[in-house]
Formats: sequence, C-alpha cells, structure tokens
Amino acid sequence: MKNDESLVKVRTKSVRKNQIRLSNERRILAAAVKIFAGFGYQGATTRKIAEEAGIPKANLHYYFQTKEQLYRRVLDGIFKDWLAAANTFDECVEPIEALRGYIETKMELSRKRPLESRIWAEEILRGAPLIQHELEVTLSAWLDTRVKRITDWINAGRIDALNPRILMFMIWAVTQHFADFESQIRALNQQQNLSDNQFEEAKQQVTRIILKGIGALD
Amino acid sequence: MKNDESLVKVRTKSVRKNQIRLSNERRILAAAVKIFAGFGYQGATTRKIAEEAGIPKANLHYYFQTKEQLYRRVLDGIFKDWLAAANTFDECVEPIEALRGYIETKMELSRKRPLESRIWAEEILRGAPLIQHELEVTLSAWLDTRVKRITDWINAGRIDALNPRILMFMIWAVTQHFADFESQIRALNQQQNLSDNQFEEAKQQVTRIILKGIGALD
DNA sequence: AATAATCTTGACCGTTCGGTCAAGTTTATC
DNA sequence: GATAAACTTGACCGAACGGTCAAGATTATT
Repeated sequence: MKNDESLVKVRTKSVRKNQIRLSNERRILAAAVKIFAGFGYQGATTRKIAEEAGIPKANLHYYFQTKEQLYRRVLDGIFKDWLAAANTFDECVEPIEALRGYIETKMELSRKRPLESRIWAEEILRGAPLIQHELEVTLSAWLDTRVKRITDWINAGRIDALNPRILMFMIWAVTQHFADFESQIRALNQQQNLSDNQFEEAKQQVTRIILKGIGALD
Repeated sequence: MKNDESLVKVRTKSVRKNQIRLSNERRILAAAVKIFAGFGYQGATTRKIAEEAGIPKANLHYYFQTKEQLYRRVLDGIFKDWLAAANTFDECVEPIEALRGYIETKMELSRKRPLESRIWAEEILRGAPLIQHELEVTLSAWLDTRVKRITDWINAGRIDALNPRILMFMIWAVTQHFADFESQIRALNQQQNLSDNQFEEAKQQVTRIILKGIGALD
C-alpha cells in the first residue's frame, strides 16, 4: 500500500538504509505516545513530541508530514495490540477459562500500557473521528464472532441467559478503567498508584465478580 | 466565599440585577458543557463557546475572565451532581437495595447527562490537574464512609468478602462507560445509539451481574 | 572519487489562540 | 432626568500553533 511503485528497488536497496528511518520512526512514535497520552490530541504539540524524542521539530515533520498522520500511526499500533490481546478469548473452549483469560489479559494490558489505553479512551471520548470506520468494520466483526460463542455457552446452559454485547462492554469498561482513571484511583489510594499486590487483588476480584455474576462459577 | 465583602449590599441591590448576570452565566455554562464535551479542554475555544451561546467572545470574557475559570465552574457543577446522585447509596439499609439504587442512579445519570460524564472523564484522563484536591479530600471522604458500610455488610455475611474500594471502582467504570464510550457502543450497534429499551436492558443486566457477583443474590 | 539519495536543521510563515481595551448601550438609583 | 453602575462589542495584541523551505551534512551507489 505504501510503496506501490518501485517496490522492488526499495526492498533491495534499503534493508540497511531503512534502519535509520525505522529507528527514528520508532523513537518519534514512542515520544508521541507519551505526549498524546499526557495532553490529548489537541493539547499535544509537534514541538513537545520532537523535544521528547530529542530531535528538531522540522526533523519530525520529515518522517511524519502532519500531526494527524503521526496520530493515526499511534492509533494503528494501539488497535493492533488490542486485537492481539483479544485473541486470548479464543484459546479456551470452556467459558470460565476463556473469559478469565480474556479479563486477565485486558487487566494486564491496562497495567503495562496505560498510556495507550488513555489515548484510545480519549479518541472514543471525542466521538472516534479517526477510527470510526475501524470500529464499525474490524471491531464489530470481532465482536460478532465472540457474541456467537457466548450465545452458544448460554444455550448450553454454561452461563446465565444474558446479552453478550453488554457483557463485553462491562468487561472493557472495568478493565480499561484501571488505566484510564488511574489518577482518580491514585487520589483515593493515599496518593499512591496501586501496588503490584493491590493490582493483583483487583484483577482477581474483577474476574471473580464477573464470572460469578454471569453464573459461570458453582 | 465569593462575596466576602459588601455581601449585604450585593444581596439587597441585586435581587433583580443579578437576573441578567445569572441568565447569561447559565447560557454560557450550557454552551461550555457542549463544547468542552465535544472537543476537550484544549480543543474547546472561547470563540466556539461564545458562538454556541450566541454572544460575542468579548462578552463571554466579561462573565468569565479566563477559559480556565469557566472550565472550573463547569467541573464544579458536575461534581455537585455527582455527589447528589451518590447519596442514593445511603437511602437504603439493605445491601441489595442500596447498591441496586446506586447503580441505577449512576446509569441514569450516564443516560441523561453524557456530556458531563465525558468532561469528567477527560479531566481524569489528563491526570485530574484541576480537581485533584477535590478527589483527595471530598471524594476520598465520601468513599471512606461507604467503604465502612460495605465492610459492615461483609462482616454480617450479607455479601461476599471483598475489597469495597475495588467494588466501587467497578461500579463507576461500568456505569460511566455507557456515557464515555457512547461512540464506540454506537459503532457496535449498527451505528445507532442504544434505544431506551436497550439501555434499560443494560441497566438491568449490569445490576444483576454485579449484585450476583458479590453474593448479594442467592 | 564522484554522484545521488537521504537525512538534518534554523529560520520563517500564515493562522488561530486566549485575552484586553476603549467606546458605546442599557439598566438601576436617587 | 441626571448620574452611576452594569453590560455589550468590534478591533486589536502577543504568543504559540502546524507546517514549509532551502541549504548543509551524512550515507549509499557506481
């Protein structure tokens, strides 16, 4: 898609050459994640991102022509991670284990990549102007197949009768909350982020309440 | 607090006079809620807010000297609504009814005032720079007393042993999700916002899963 | 060693931002 | 009805924004 013309030339020529480009893009993207998460799309400036990356602003614009292009690349990366984690859902046949695995994976993603979660949340909050199509197509398709699996579990009497979509919304809401609302949780926890032990406790409790709540336990 | 000096004079003089001020402030605040919710703090401009309110920008700055002051007033209003709804929690003695009432009230708040919920969410997302103190003092105190009530229920064997704080985080996460992530939910619901019936179903299901999940239902 | 492609950078540009101001208009007070 | 207080407004300001550009430095190709 990107290098439609002269693809062969680019491929043969630039195995090494691209190292400069790739390493600089990586550096800029990492800086962009920090700044976009900390200030939001509008609050983030190309100056701040360039400073965070340790390069002049004009150099940033050499690799990413516009702020929006850079932001799109950041969102793409987040969405890919999101979908990768989502596959945990399919690794188990049993409803208990499939859901437990999915909830735990989402919780761990919130723990390890809170910045990405916040960027995603802000994009949704603003009405998802850039990712609407991705939501309507890719995410919607992903959700449909999982809804079918959950429906099978319901029909087999493995879990309570419920609306599978709403169950998924609940899981997303709770797991992402620990990343997105971190500053509120910190303010309510003696100005300390959740410790590893506290977070583990939260993960267990969230999992237990949901699984028990849908009738998947005892 | 606001009119420390000349309070009597202001009171006697301006019962009517304040009508102009009050009605204009209300109009500006309503416009500000729309614009802040739609564009975020940084993305919102005083021009847009003034336009939405149907007044010149200079007039807006006559009533609210700075954008930040206006934003603070908006946040104050949201926090007050939030606490008012929170009192539902205390109206019932029984854990089932207290939690059911609280969850339903929060869900209805998300349904009726999604803009305010999104402004709040964005503020937290950005690290709560302006409301940190309020969270650490007022909200923290509110939470402490509810944690005690939940602990009593646990000790009385009315609900499972669990961390009450994490339970509250879960309730906040799920209920507010329906306002904050509305655009994602819409994209996954054939580009349609949840209908009244769908929302009612979500409210019932959320309530049931949480209550059952904590052992409050047989 | 010469040439070409890629990368780097300070200086610069038009636009928009939050906020100010002075002059004019409306409303309350006596 | 005169005086004062409160309100309204177009024009304006310095600062910061996203983005450009030309000239130089570095790296790859032959």
